[in-house]
Amino acid sequence: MAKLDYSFFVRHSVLVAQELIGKTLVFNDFEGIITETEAYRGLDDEASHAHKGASIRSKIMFGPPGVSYVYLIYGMYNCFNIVTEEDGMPSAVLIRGLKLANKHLDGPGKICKTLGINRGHNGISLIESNDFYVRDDNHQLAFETTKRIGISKAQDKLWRFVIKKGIFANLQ
DNA sequence: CGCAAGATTATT
DNA sequence: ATAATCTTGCGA
Repeated sequence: MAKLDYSFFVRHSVLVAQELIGKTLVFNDFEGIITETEAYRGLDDEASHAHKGASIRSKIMFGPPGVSYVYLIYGMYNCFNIVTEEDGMPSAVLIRGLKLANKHLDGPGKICKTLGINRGHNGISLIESNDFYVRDDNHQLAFETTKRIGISKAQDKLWRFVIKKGIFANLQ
């Protein structure tokens, strides 16, 4: 099936976040359907790591789209994002939910822990890689729109997208 | 250089 | 509700 390329990730971060719902994430031997995402965008998004400008950690968000952004949060969990939009526009989509064949991973830390994604996987181009990428299997999944989780700022932005309950009811 | 807060999670 | 745990960014 179609592997997502530059033209997919270069678009508006919120649109990419919405369209990633139902796509298939491939990481080495793991494969799962993305069930939850959050968009982070621009210098004026107070909840984004890029809000205070480029830093050692956030500079990856300022780079070209389709690249992985992995960081450590709360000293013990990794979060996996995919950079979006043109080179120079700080933006990314956080992958928060993944449906594997046997279980549903709900939460960014759980995904990284289960798949084995860590900061060593920061800066990899999912467009170039053959064992770390996103594929379109033509799944159309209905999703809901909500506030982003775990942040205190920019509560007005409804940039979290989750599949509607019941779609994977047999496993939830 | 010290310190508080953070895109979380498992446990009480 | 709260502890676990460490990197980051801010103020002194």
